[in-house]
Amino acid sequence: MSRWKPDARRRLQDAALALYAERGFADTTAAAVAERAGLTERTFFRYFADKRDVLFGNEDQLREVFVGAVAASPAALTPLAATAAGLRALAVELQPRQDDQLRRARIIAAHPELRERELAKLASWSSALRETLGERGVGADSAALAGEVALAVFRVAFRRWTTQGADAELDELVQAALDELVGFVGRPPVGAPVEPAPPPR
Amino acid sequence: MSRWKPDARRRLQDAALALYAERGFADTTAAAVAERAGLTERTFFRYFADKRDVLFGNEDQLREVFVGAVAASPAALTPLAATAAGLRALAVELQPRQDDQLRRARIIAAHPELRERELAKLASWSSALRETLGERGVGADSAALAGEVALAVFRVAFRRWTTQGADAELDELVQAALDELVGFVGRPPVGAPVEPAPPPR
DNA sequence: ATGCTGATGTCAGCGACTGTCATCACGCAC
DNA sequence: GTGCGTGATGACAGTCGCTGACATCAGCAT
Repeated sequence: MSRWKPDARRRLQDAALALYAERGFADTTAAAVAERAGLTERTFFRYFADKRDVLFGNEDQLREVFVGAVAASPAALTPLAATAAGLRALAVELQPRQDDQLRRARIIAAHPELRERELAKLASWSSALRETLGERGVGADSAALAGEVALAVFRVAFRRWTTQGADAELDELVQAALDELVGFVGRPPVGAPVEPAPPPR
Repeated sequence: MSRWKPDARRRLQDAALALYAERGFADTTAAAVAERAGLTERTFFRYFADKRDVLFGNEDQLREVFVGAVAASPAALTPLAATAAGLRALAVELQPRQDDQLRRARIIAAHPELRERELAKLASWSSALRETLGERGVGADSAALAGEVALAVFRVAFRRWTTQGADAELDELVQAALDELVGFVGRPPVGAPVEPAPPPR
């Protein structure tokens, strides 16, 4: 029998998820989370850099899934196609944990500080993609743009996934958003008005 | 002669910019900023919600420039073209203040907490664009995508503007990023490998 | 046994932020 | 001009996020 109960980190994450959902993020003290996990506040901050971080524990792992899939995709793919492969891998990884993701998403959506942190997470993925594409030989400019656009697409798909009551797979939503992007951007020269004015709506 | 020196808000912003640049953000206390501005810490927090906010004071004004230009653009424009018009308006607004923007950008880039706040600012612009496009009759899906993509483009252009020693106008950089986006996205069907494999690099 | 290690607890302290009340020049009413 | 509200500010106390320093102590290696 070991001296401490195992899984301290996990216990803290569970406690935080529960308490943030019950009382809200701002009304939950770090000490309260630690207490529910059977630990002290000091230990909470040994595992997580701040109160928000406890909801973003798997960030690094997911980033690796993402850039790993990009790096592993055939070299013949265009930057956009390689990026798409990465996003699909991410979607496949996330799909089985939809319930957890939904709970997290609800809490995050309800609290500006957490939304901010979520944006930071995505930005770090964007940077990682930029680097990975760079190593593939994609020019710096394209890589930077790809990084930003990829996450723009992912944000849209993820929001639909967690928002709609419906049951589409994240996978499909990512592909749909990518297709929309192509349709959205691909046609007329930017800045030029469109003659027949494709009817808005 | 009035009881207090005027422009308290501006004085706080100037003091913060100076101190954050001198000592770094984390090593500057709110009390120190207030003191340099000839005020107390309590007054600092009456003007700004938090320590970071003091660097983001004109956020709302710029958002209005952006969405205002989108709303005012000809109804015949595609969503992307209307968005581009908004971004160019933003660029024109920012161009004359390049020096200030550069100082701000340097400080923000050096501090993760501030970068996070910057992302939140851009996200709020993105939401505003989504709403504005919605009012123009653009479908919800396209509007959401446009919001994200627009800011992806802007981020890229803005980063180049504040990073490079060179002297391109933000205006032009925005247009260049938009053109790149079209080139980047516009060609082959997403997900399909490219046969002749356009040589990377 | 002895000593090291690593996860945890304890304690003290700083700084961000807030609620509350006091102050007091200014302008307006009369 | 006297009195009165008003609004920007100061003063003060308190909570909470977060950190550094040191103590504790089961288990493991030697």
